[in-house]
Amino acid sequence: MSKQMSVTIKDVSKDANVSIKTVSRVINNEVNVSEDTKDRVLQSILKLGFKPNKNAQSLRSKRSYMIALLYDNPNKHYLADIQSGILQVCKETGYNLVLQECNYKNLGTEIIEFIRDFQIDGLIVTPPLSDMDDLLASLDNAKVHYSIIAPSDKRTSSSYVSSNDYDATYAMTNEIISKGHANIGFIKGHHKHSASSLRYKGFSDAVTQKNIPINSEWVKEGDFSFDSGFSAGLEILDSPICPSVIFASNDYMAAGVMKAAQMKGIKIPSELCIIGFDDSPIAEQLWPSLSTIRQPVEEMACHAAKILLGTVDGLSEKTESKEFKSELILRESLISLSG
Amino acid sequence: MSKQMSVTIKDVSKDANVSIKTVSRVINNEVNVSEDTKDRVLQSILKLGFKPNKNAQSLRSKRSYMIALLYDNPNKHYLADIQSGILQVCKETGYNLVLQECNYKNLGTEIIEFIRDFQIDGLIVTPPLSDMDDLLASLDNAKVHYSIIAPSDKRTSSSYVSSNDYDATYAMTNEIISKGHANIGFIKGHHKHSASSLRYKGFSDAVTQKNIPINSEWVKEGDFSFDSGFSAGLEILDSPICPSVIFASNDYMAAGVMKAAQMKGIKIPSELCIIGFDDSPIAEQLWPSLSTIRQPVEEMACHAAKILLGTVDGLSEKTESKEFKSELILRESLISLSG
DNA sequence: GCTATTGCTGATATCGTTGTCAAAGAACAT
DNA sequence: ATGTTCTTTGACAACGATATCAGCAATAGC
Repeated sequence: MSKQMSVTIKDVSKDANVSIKTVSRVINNEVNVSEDTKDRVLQSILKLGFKPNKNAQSLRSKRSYMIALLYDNPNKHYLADIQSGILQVCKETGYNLVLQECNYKNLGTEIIEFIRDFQIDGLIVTPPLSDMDDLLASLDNAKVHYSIIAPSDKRTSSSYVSSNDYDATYAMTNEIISKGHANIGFIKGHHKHSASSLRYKGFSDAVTQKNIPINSEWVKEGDFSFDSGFSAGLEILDSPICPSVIFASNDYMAAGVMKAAQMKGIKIPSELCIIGFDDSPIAEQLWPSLSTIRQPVEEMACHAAKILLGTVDGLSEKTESKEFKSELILRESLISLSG
Repeated sequence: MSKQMSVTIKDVSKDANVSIKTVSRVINNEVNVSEDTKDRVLQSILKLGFKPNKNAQSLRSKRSYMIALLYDNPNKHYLADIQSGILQVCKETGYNLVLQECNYKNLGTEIIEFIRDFQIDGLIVTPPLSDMDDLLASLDNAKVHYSIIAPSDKRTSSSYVSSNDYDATYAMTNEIISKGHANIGFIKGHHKHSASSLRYKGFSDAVTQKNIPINSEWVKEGDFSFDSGFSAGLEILDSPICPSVIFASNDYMAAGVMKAAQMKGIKIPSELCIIGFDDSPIAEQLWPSLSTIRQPVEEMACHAAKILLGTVDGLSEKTESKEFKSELILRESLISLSG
């Protein structure tokens, strides 16, 4: 109440009877400070409630203590999970998260400019940007720190977190087959997402290995949106022979298929089983509820943030790239083929 | 390529042959700069591609050029819309958005600390935080700038944006009645959201004015979640007599009701009509699709950001508090009562 | 004609940190 | 005893902007 001014490094230095530089050393955990003085300084810091001024630190040290999230993804649940994962780490480490939405226009130089203007310490790149090689190249070129979520090829240059999309669709496909289904449709995701091809490959490898032919009329490409799933679903269900299962590359498209089927009076799951991917909230909210695959998105984002801060801030311990495992979620929309 | 160093105010002052203070005056649009010198400085700024260093500005001027979004709302679509609305304004004005998730723990002093630590210039407060009087009081007390989205009472102290929840439910209820329905159930939202009581009041006033009695067995309280809608739906549909319409206070709860009905084999909309609120993506994705009410959330957030920046940054023109109008969206889930 | 007022400009201090460099003392080798 | 290295410390400049205040014309007031 009395003093509105915040306490500065100078106040601490007076209280602890050392120079401001020594206080700075303690704050930054530098070596070559004797235990004795260090304790004294820490006590003064605690006593006075000192907190370093971020702006002064940034100005002098050229670090902003801010990282940015780069995204271009219409899936809001996915983004929200990513955000909360990163925010957890930020909270622990005193960093701040800034949002940066991308579109086809501001991909190259604008991002670099943004980073320079705000002296952003690092980036977390999310799909589908994680696969844009020219973007990553220009980031490398500008020596920007970044970590990637779910890149297609696990590049050695920068760190990443990924999930086992291939294994997951492979396993789910086997699950479908084990329930007696042999007529299986598949809706791919947008080709600019590397996940799309991985997921399709998991599916196609699984059926091929069981000698189940792929009917090309039952394979469509969507763009991960509900609408694209809906139209793909209509097309497939217009085929002379319908599959008994449609496996969509995400839950929104699966929901689209479900709506298409329901509009045509096709009963789910008795006449058509539907599988999704992502375990979005909608998967549980539909009736019948969707069988799907859950990725630990929040955890992945958390890990990506740790990786990034490990490289940005030389002090924190380095965190390694990692592949996360997905989990099959079996719900009402998949049943054994009767008869 | 050659010079990695960024251009500073000093470089500009040399180029324009004026003092650094004059450059600063031009940057900050201060008065008492002759048109002549102003032009010269602006030209140099353009020519050199000068951009003020945010950290230096912040350090000296005690402003961070960052605003924070305060939220505690599980509805991710809502949040995402809010975010993109704010981000639009931020992009134009050079501000940055920082996320701050709240929970019951960090409501009081922690927020104030956060603002002080990072010298956040202002806050945008979203529901249900917008109705926590003690939070707002402590913000006032700490003289923090903020603008509120959808507060219950349109307080004069700080600026706000709101929507006409009451009018919207009132209008929708009349729409329902005009279709011949007289047995109408209602699912309220969480009581800590002021929108809940407004929406219920719009409904109850409308039916009362048409002399339609409210059956208390058909009125339940949920918490805006799918699950709460689902259980409320089950309860209502277990009544000896079922209503012909259930009006839920948001789309997630409406989706819950729909699932409950479908599980009981009740046909929608022929046996039961369902109405939601918010026009979430799910409203269109369900089958049958939900009749609902659309608020211009993104626009509202945009406006809230403008209000905030108008007060934070004395320069921008002041933007006034505003009430936004909602729109009825009529889809498959509401039909005229047959017979 | 002389003083006040106003408009425009610049020199320099300042914000709160970190970086540079040198100095003082301890430890060790010769 | 002397030189060399290593540890610990502090004085002071620097980061890149804004704030203060003073100076100098030009205009206004008497």
